[in-house]
Amino acid sequence: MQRRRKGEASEHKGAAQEHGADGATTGDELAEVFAAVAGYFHLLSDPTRLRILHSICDKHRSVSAIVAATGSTQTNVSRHLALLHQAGVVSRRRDGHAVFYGIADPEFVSICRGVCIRIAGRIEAGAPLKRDLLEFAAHGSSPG
Amino acid sequence: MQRRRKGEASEHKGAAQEHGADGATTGDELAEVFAAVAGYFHLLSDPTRLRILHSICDKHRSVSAIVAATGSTQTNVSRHLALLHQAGVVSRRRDGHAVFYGIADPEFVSICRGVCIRIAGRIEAGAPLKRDLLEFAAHGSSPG
DNA sequence: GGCGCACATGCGCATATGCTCATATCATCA
DNA sequence: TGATGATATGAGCATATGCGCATGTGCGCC
Repeated sequence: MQRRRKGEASEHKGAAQEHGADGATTGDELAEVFAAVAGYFHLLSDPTRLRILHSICDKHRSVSAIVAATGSTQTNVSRHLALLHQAGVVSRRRDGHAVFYGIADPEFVSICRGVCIRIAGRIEAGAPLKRDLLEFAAHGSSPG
Repeated sequence: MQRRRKGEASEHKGAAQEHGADGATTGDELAEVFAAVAGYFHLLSDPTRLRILHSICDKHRSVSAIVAATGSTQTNVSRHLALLHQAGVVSRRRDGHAVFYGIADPEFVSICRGVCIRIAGRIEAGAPLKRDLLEFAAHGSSPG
């Protein structure tokens, strides 16, 4: 993660955590806000990351459990989890061999919930689909 | 827009408009939903687009007005507006020389509102910043 | 200490994406 | 019809990003 995720993680940390730049009171603050908001949404703009969040939104899971639940590779899952953790969205706790991740920022789940409900409302194609969406939307968050 | 925005616009259209795939009742529907949700968030994951939406969230504006309000280039603004329009987020109306854009999908504004409020709550650095955010969040939408 | 399991990370690849320059297109007017 | 104003689009560039292969790292057990 030394090469190219570092700068990105830094931005995303700003998106989802308290911003520490308390010397900036110029007109560029709005730019800063848009960057922060954009970074926030960016974390949610990837299907794999949404899957991952979906798999841990109601309970903490180990990486291998998330891998099984998402159908993605261990490598890819680990990457995304690192990004989400850097951004403060997920919590991380090692337990022996296993590392467990859970939701740290419940705002993420609630935002996803809102969007999924809306998209479900628009997708009339399949009742099973809507059911899955509502299930997704109905899950509570588990603070880490 | 023939070369490379077409495929992307297609996905984003799916994100923000009614999905017409009514033959798909397989287990891949969840993948479809995540893709749609991700596309939805993706539209909001760019600062320039957020600026643009900010500039039209309380009234329709011409492209040049948006260009002036956002400080971005006409080219870039036009591009982003095309994307947002393709996705059904903004409305478009030509009036003589000028083309006016406004919010077509108020869900976008309300989602932005929620996120900005949350981010504002976390940014303790500057009172002017928070004020701008609340102003942004407080704007009503103007359906196109 | 070696081994195995679970997870993280270096590196590379293919594609996506934001942006700009130049120019095309649309609408209006004399 | 040509000129002008406003906007859209072709093409190219630099950078970002998702992913996988290979391997490094952490932990527990014998």
